[in-house]
Amino acid sequence: MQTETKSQPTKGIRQLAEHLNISIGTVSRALNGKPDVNQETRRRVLAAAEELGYVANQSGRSLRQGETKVIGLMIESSKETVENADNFFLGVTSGLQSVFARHKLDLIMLPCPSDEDPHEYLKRMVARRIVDAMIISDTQRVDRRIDFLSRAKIPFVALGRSLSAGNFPWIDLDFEGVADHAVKRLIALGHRRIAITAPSSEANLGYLFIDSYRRALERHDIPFDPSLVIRVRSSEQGGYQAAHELLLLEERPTAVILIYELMAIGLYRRLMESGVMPGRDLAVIGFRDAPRARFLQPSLSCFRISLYDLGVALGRMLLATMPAYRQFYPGGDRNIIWPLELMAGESDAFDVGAMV
Amino acid sequence: MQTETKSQPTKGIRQLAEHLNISIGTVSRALNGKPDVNQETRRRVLAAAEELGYVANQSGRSLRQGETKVIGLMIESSKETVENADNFFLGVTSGLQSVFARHKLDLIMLPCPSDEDPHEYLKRMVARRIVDAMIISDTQRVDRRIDFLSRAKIPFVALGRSLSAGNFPWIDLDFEGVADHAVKRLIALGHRRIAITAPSSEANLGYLFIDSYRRALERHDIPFDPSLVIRVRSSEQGGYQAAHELLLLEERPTAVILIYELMAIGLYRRLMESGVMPGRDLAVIGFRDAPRARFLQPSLSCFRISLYDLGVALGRMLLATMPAYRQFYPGGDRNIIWPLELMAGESDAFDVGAMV
DNA sequence: ACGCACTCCGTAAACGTTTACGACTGTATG
DNA sequence: CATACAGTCGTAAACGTTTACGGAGTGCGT
Repeated sequence: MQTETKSQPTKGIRQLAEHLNISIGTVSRALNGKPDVNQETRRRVLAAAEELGYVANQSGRSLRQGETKVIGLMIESSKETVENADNFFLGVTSGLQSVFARHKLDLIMLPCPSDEDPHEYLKRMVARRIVDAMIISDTQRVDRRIDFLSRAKIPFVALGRSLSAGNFPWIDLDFEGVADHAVKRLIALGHRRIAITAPSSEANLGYLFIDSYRRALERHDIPFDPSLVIRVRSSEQGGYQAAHELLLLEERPTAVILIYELMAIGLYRRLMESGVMPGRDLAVIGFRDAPRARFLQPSLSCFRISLYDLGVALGRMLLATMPAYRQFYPGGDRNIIWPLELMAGESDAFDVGAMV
Repeated sequence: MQTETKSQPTKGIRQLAEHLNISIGTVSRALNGKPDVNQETRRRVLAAAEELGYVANQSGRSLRQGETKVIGLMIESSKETVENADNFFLGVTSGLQSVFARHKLDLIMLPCPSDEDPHEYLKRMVARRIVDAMIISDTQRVDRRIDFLSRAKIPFVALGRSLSAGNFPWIDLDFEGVADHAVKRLIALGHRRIAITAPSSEANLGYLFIDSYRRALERHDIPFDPSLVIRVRSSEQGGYQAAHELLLLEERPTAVILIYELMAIGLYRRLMESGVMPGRDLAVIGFRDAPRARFLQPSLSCFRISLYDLGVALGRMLLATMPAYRQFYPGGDRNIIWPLELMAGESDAFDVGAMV
């Protein structure tokens, strides 16, 4: 005849009902805020649930309702992503969660193993019904995940454009604006030969970035020179290599635009090894800043982005596509070009006209 | 009279059974590799499942079996973590997944919102039965999560020691070894005043690091000077500030040990602003390297760690605590002190004895 | 002809929820 | 007094699996 132990979580709603001498139906209704339950009863149920530490089993609930109240953020743990090392996703995550929390939705991150096809991984995850909706990133030029999600009618939003599947919701960075701003700025400082780095992967981002760069140049009557597009990994190592290749060019450019700001570390290193001083002999502008850009020597001029705000926008756009939540987010755009703001530093703060 | 559309995923095992004209029990057994099913039948089932794109609904399965086949990796998306920006977790993730994949376990990352109590968050997640087991990190000095998981008998492993709950499985970095190695090395180069940076949070890591440092000093008959412990954030900004404080000390140290290698960026910057050259006027040794340390100027001497291997060890240790998988990982340690290897760079490559 | 072992498969219960439906009060309305 | 209605609550079905159990068929030895 031992007294009840309240240390472990309850066995389920049944036990809770039994403890209260009412039916499980009423308990469920009380917990879920359904209307037809007496105020006093509801109070008792909530109190007992709190006391016994009852939390609804998600499997049972999901099975019954056909939804999991979980949103998945798919990220690729590729070597490239790990090397970028800017905690990009963690930053976005906070913004996402601030939106989801209002609707009692949980966010989980789904890291696709590097040896698994992202498309297969995604299919597996949604088929298992672990999540109700998806946020995907690192969109490829043609991305089968987008076709799949569209056809399967899984709510989703992409961080990044793609050529796939007509009209899907996405947010992407304003490469056009960035390239235009950077080029215009450099030209005003007297530069004519402006190099750019781009990733060698199939990510759409690289294509868009280069296209924008090319158009920005042409708008200013500067011919596009393919040899000024340096294809390297987006890491410190890549930056080092990019500088190496820049130094080998017959007619050396006077400026370079980096697609990831961290590359500047390696780039600076290699330049200095050859006695070329960034911010004096070569202008450098970075992209997708993390605050660290301020602390490089010389400090990096760099396009900054608020990851939190980006996350909020992504979250809202996603919920707007889900019937159950659409009402809360009316009239938002289905596609957003996300603007970036230039934080001026010392790395391009000189007039090349004075040189030569 | 339209032909069947195979575009969307199947409605369930029932539909699949019906399509094959056999019972759902047999289908389930065939799919799960149970013994008592005819070879030919199994083949047909698997083929049909493939063709119709059937994947078992996880909710139904979890409900029946009481397990989810999902392991959770809890991470804190605190400002501090985002600032560290070393993609530490993504690195560990690959190692974990390589272990879990063998057992068809999936790994999800659970980012605890910064405005939610980690303990509450964890409770919510395991109560909802979203995961079978947990990997937690950023262990605090006293960490209620550990007591909770132990009492609730949820399999888990911690990345980081803690004073909480007697004997739980963990892996932690070899602070003792690192401090000893660094101090010994610096002393051999003639240093006597060696500073160190530590986080200001309640994370156990900071305490352990400082303790090890203190003991290493005392072992070499150097008195511990509290003013040489610089408490700053573990970011570039923190590095900048640390350098600032170092420069203000009446008797300036000749060496400094950084708890995060990224801090070196800000540190270098601040030093150079005052004409102090790292690697010549001040020795710098970093901790917990990312490869980027090699590309700083001067390159950072730094303790390196293989995140992948660490992930593998964590995964194995976790499975060893789970009854269903224990057999595959016999005789492993329940606690591991993870060694780090010093990658010598230029940042401490000078003999301070020659100075003064 | 019978029993037995073995292989294969169908039946149905169970997992923990939510929810449509109906039953039971008490009270207001005609 | 009959009826309607609102407020509560209990009952039972349903969600998609897995699995214990038993039955049907076959082959084989006696």
